Amino acid sequence: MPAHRSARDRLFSAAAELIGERGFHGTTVDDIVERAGVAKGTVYYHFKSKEALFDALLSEHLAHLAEAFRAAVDAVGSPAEALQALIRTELDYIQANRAVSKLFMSEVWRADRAWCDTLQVLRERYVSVFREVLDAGVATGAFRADLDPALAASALFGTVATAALDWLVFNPERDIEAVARSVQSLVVRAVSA
Amino acid sequence: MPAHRSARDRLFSAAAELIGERGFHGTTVDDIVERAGVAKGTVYYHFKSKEALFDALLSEHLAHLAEAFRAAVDAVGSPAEALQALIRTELDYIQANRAVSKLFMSEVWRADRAWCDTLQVLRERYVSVFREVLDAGVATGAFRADLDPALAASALFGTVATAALDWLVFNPERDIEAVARSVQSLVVRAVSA
Amino acid sequence: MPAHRSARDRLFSAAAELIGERGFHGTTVDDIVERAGVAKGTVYYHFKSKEALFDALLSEHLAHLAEAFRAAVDAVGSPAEALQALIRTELDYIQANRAVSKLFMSEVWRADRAWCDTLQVLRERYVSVFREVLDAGVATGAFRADLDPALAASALFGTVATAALDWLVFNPERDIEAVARSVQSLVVRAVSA
Amino acid sequence: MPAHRSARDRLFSAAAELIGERGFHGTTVDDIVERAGVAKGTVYYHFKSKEALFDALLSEHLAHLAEAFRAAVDAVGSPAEALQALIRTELDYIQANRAVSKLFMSEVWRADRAWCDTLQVLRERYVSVFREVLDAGVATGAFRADLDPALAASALFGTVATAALDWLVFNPERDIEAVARSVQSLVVRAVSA
DNA sequence: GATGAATGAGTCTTCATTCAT
DNA sequence: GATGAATGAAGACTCATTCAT
Repeated sequence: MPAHRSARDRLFSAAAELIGERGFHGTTVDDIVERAGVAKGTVYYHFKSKEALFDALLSEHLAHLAEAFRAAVDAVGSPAEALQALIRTELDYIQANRAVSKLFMSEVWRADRAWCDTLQVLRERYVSVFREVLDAGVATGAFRADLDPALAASALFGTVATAALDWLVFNPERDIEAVARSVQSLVVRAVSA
Repeated sequence: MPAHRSARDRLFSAAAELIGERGFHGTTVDDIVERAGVAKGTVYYHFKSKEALFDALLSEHLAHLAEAFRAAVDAVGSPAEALQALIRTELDYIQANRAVSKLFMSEVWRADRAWCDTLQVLRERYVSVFREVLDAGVATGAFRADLDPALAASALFGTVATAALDWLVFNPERDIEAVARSVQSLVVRAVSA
Repeated sequence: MPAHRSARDRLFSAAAELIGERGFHGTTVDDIVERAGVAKGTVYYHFKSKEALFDALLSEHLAHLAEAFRAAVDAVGSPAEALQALIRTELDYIQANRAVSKLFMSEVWRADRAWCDTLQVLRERYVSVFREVLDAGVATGAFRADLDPALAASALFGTVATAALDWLVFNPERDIEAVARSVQSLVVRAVSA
Repeated sequence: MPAHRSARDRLFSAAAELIGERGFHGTTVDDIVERAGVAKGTVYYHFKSKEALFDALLSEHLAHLAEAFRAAVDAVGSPAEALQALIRTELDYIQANRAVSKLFMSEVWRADRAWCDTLQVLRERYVSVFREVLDAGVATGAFRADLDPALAASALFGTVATAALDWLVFNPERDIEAVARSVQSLVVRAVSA
């Protein structure tokens, strides 16, 4: 972590690293400032609280995924291709940001956190990208007419996330290409007409 | 909670309720003993630590799911039917035990917990039931030959869990039958030849 | 402070001593537990917060003064004698509890404290004893008819408190008898017919 | 607060307002600079410390009262008239500056503050004006010979201050004329021959 | 079997102060 | 004259755990 970056950025990076390693409660403000190489008060100069720091972290990081999703979908033609691109994007993102991804999966079902709203907004955004692709596929006849797009969108998001985390935690030696192919074939078949 | 139940049982129930509402760190020993109506020392008379209590809770609860899975698979004939029975069983279980289920999903990717091993054993057990069914289906030709059974087993476990939690947290009014049908059609198609 | 007294009592005494020496903000929880010879957590076992401890202290201590006032007034005959007894009681009390008395005078005009209500109830109780005596004296003709009893009650309470604190802080060598006589002659003349 | 006033003046006013509302410890440097509309460092450009700012505030404000007292006493003839003028002056001052007045009453008995000396000098100055008037009255025979002027001076200062604060905090709707008359009649009778 | 008062290490948070610009 | 990002010592409070009864 280059010393010339602003204290706020250093705090952000340090928190992002630690959060995935140890979770929210397992990460102390002391841990964060030590890794960031700043003083403790600096956290509270830039953020209202430890929770606000994690909230900001979540917002920023996950906004990237939403953008990446959008870009992946917009770049391709057919619904099936869009779905495959979405899966590949999700895998790439989770591989590159496994810490935040684990955090996301750990927290998304909880209703008692300060960042609850941030999380739900984000979740909604991802799932709705899946949803759009599924709706489009149903409309063109590429996907089956009796599909339940709302349920399928969230279920398939879960399919990809679970496969990705499983891969990274238990079989990190596997090639991303192979994983992507397997997941794509599962998901595309699940929805195809 | 009848007062005549043993202190140990009352503690167990109280912990099970609270854990889903607030998570492990969000639940204090004081919370548990208050809801259980016993004194604080009693926790340490029956369990080595707060973590040991949660570990015992997890083991006990999730052992039920493993049994139910086994029973569901053994009761039916074809692989496709076995897969559908498995999904229905998972949905039933999560509906009946959403607190522990949320906990499971929140903790399963973490490597820093005391109950890490308990959790991995459990996860392994579920996924391997899925895996057996998939292997059997591939052997009989019911499922496609190019299936990646290890990855598919965990991915599809995730599909079901995600759909279930999503349903219970965001659309609790939906009928379990409808949810089951949607999930089953997704999963069965994903693997069928 | 005998070691055999309960932790709660020891905390009470220690807080009472320190509060007068250093005030609320000047007294830390560490100071209190050190003087009481108990562990830090013990404060929070017995009291909800540092403020709650001070609040309890104030209530208890000052309830004594109210009782003493009542007793002094009930014991004597004429309004003038009752007034003199009241003054003597107040002086005795302030001499014996100068710490809490200073605290009372420092806090009574503030509206932003947790114990605000406790304080106002107490203040009301003292002043009303003065008020009763004044009303009685006006009724018997011992005190002048154009007296403004509400204002006089609080003003004269202030007269006594100021004289007492001044005595204890700046002229502690003076004899209480002499101080009492001077204050009594001032107050009795102020109200007499 | 006009924006064109110097930063130092704006700081002074802001501190004066806040001090009465929240007390010394309850007022943070951040509060002050926010209300004053200046940057945090500016406080330390103009004052050595937060305490020095409050000390300066106290000195300046209370110097006004001393002057006003002096003027009131010098303007009139008889000791009784001087005493009445003094009381009226004190009431006027407290009404116009209740924040600083509360602060004064809250802090005057404390021995642990940085501005302790400032405060004692000020207190001494007020009380000595009262004292001079009382001494003069005794000398002319207007006030009783057995008066204890030192004690009476401080006690009666307290009488007026208590009555004033009581009025402003609990009965602000009362007319200053009526309050002044009541207090004056109390004090003058207390000392008259 | 069960209790609950007491513990103390560990955490988050506040805030007066500094200093390079 | 004035700024504001950064500091770090100090403080209140939490909570899993212990132990004498």
